[in-house]
This record gives sequence, structure tokens and C-alpha cells, in this order.
Amino acid sequence: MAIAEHTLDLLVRRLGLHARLTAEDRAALLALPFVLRTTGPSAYLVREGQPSESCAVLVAGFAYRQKLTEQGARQIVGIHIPGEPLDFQNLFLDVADHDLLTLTKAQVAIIPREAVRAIARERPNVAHAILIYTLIEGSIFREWILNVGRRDAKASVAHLLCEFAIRMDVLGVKTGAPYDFPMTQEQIGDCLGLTPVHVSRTLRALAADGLITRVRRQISFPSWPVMRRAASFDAGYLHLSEQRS
Amino acid sequence: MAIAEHTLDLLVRRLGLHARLTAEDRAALLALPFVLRTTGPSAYLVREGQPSESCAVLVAGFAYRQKLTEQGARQIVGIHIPGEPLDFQNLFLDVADHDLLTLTKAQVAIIPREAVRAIARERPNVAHAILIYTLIEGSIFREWILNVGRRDAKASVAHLLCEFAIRMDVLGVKTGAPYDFPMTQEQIGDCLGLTPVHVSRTLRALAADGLITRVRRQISFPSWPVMRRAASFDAGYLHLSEQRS
DNA sequence: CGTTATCTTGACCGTCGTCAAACAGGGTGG
DNA sequence: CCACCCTGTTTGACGACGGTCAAGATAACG
Repeated sequence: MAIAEHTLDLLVRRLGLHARLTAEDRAALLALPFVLRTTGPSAYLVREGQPSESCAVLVAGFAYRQKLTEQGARQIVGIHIPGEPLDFQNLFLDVADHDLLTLTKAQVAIIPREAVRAIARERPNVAHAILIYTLIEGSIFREWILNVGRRDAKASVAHLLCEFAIRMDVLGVKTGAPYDFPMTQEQIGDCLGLTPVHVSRTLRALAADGLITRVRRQISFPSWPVMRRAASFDAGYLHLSEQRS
Repeated sequence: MAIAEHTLDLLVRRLGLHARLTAEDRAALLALPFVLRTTGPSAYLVREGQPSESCAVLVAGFAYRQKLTEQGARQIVGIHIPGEPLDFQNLFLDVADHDLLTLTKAQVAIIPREAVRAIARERPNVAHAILIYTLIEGSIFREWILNVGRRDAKASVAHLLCEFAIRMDVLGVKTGAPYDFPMTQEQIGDCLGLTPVHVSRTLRALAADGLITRVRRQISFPSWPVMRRAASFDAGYLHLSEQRS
């Protein structure tokens, strides 16, 4: 069907960024069976402790991963933009170790677990692409740890804004241009281990310093180089210009 | 040679924990060529920004991963125990995004990059084992983020001690039994985003609460259940009892 | 046995958390 | 079209967890 041909385009592009995929590999990926699910914001895609029978790929909208302490404090451990596969964790491991939720209203392609396993089994290039993607996710987690552990509120909020902006680049959003940051201040706080109150003060401070301008949740950077320095942001950990191997 | 037969035993056991390896897979892993390197503590195995031509496996001793902010603050983002492969990141990605150092004096098997790539290419089970191991490392990173972001000093130090104890289990160190925690208090602080001074106070407080006893760096838990609760430690994220698939 | 790294302790300070109230702003329904 | 409400954001006063600085005590190591 016509829909299917375009729905997974972004996924193919995303996986093809860092691994060599043949035309056949791409065709096989595009031919994966799936169900398109449309959700509102804050919809659970996976719950911690659940086994998962399917593999989700974000088609439109945004999603995030969270963990909760026993006391109920929330920590967001990662965010996802359209085109990104969300569920390799649960595909190859038995039980989910964290929650996966939509951030905004979103469209998610749900691919049967076995179909993805099969394509990974039969197509070494695809399996390799999955491994590379997983390694890069790992790198992003490590930077996230650094951000939470060793940067003060101003720098870590700035860093989060930078990471999001740069990751949106692959979707064609030019760095520095105004973009809509799809999080509430409470969610920003949960990314960084801060309270919503302090996030508010920090965003305000960043604006006062001239590092960002905001109208509602539209963020833009008057000067990307200046912003980069303030956030001590170095995109190396995203491995964007990695050679394909 | 006799040494080779035993040196990589731990690696084979580690990879075999979560993936089905045939006798041939095991034999191929054990037959990997390597150079054994003996180092003191604080020896760099990989430096951020470097391309890496080899793949390190920890044979004896401990190692850790770190990232630095531009201002020089250090964040430790992971620790490793004997038997663990250290270098899949650098094996399949172009440049290292973080530093890798020995924590104690250690023995490291250095396997040529191409040998590991070859075995992964030719043996799907091994490639799959590598993926699973990478996914579990990802899960540990996520828990680390939670620990740094949303637990106070007492809970996060306790959690770190718990994680280490449980991971040592696979090496035959019984949980709760006294073990030697191979970090200085400064390094513990760098794991958790704390200062060494506060780590000292926190360890003291944990001991005062009867959660731990220590003589030098020997740690033991008078009551594992009580410790578990204080740290709100749930080993699920380590995926230890995962089915092999 | 001396020298250096590590740990401890105390006094003081600052970033960020807490509590609470006021203030948008954007849906929804009358 | 306006009233209403609910979620998010802002602001202020105050408190606390953890940082900083500095000195002294221990322990590791040659």
C-alpha cells in the first residue's frame, strides 16, 4: 500500500546514516509489516517490567524514556525524534527496564517482534545497523550522565537545548533557527534532576544572558557559537559524521 | 598456548550469559589472537577523540569510563569487572567519545580490531551476544542517570555499592559478604556527581545507620534486605536472569 | 621511616529545593 | 463569544543538601 512505502522512510534513512544498506536491505525494511498507531501525548508505549511483543518506530511526534525511583521521583533518561526506532531494548531483552512514553501526540509504527528479529537474522547489514544505532544511543546516555552529574543548572539546560536542536538537524531543521521544544518545564527538570521551579528561573536566566530567546516554547539561539560555548556542547558524542562501515 | 586457553574464559562465560553460543562459537572466541597487557592503576586504555585499532577485554582488575566537561570536572559513567569486554564502542564507531582507564592494576587482553570484526561477521551468535551485551550496558547507563539525577547522596552511594556487589556475584563473590570496593572516595564522588568530602560524610552516615560496615575499603552489608531497601536497589536493570534467545 | 595520597572534621557558603500564591493561556462548554 | 477551568509558568521567602576551604589525622608505599 502507498502509506507503507512512506511511513518507514525516516527509519531507513536513520539506520542508513551509519551503516551500509543495499537497495535490497532498504526494500526489506520498507516492506516490514506494521500497524500505525496514533496516540495523544503521555501515552505509554512500554511499561517497565512488561515483556514486549512488538517493536515501535516513531513516525511523527516525540517520545521519551523514563525511570522512577521507589519514592516516585521521575528521571527522564532519553528523548526521541521522528524516524528513531524506540524498542530494540525490548526486542532482544525479556523485560523492559524502563518506561517509554509519547511526549506529544504522535504516530508510531508497531512492527511485530518476530518480523524485526527475522530481518536482523537474515540481513547482516541490518543487524549491524541496529548494533551501531544501539552504540550511539549508549554514547548519548553517557553524555546525559555527564550533563546531570557535573554541569550546573544553566549549563545543563543549555546543553539539553543544544542536543535537541542538533538532533533535529537530520530532519532538516537548521541549527539556530527557532524550533518548538516539545517539553514542559517540569519535563525538562525531570531530564536534568531539577525542579520545575528552578528550570523556570534557569530559562529566564539564559534569556537574560542573551543565550536564547523564547516565545512560548519556541526556542532560538541568537548566536549558535556563543550558545555552544555556554553549554560546552560538543556534538562528537552524537557520532553524526561517522563513516559507514 | 596454555595461557590463551584460560585468559578469555571469563569473556566466554560473560557473553554466554545471555546468548546461545555453540561449542564452536566458544572455541572460536577462545582462539582469538590477543596480546596480554599488564598495567598499573589509572592507565589509559582509550582516550576520547582517538580512533582505536584494537578491542580490550578485562582479564583481571577493574576499569572505568569517564567523561570530562570543558572545565575539567570529571564524571565516571561506568565501571567494569573482570571478564567484561570494554571496547565494542570503539570497535564499531570511528572515534571514542569517552576515556577508558584502569581503576586498579589490571590485566587486559588486547584483541586486534579486525579479528573481532571477523568473528562477529562470521558467527551470528557472537554478533548477537555482542548486541545483547551492549543493550544491557545501555540499561546500566540509564539506571546510572537515575542514580545521579534523582537520588540523594545517601541513597546513591548505597546504590553504587549494591550494584557493584551484585555484579561481583557472577564472579563468585557472595552478596553481603565483605568485598573490596576498588575506588577512592574521590572516584566514588565522580561516579555520583558529589565531592570527595561529601562522600566521606555519606559513607560515615551509612555506617552510623548500620547499613554498611567498613574497614579500610572493605565493605560489607550487615543486612542485605535492609541495604537493598535503603538504596531502593532493584537488580532488574542488570538483566541477570535473562532468558537466552 | 619519611613522603605522599587519602580520609576526616569543622566552619561557612551557595545552588537548588520547598512551599505557596499569583498569573498566563488555551481548551471546552454554555 | 465569553466564562470557566486546568495545566503550565512565574515570583518570592525561606530552608537544606551538598560544595568549598582549610587543617589535621590515617594510611599507603617506596
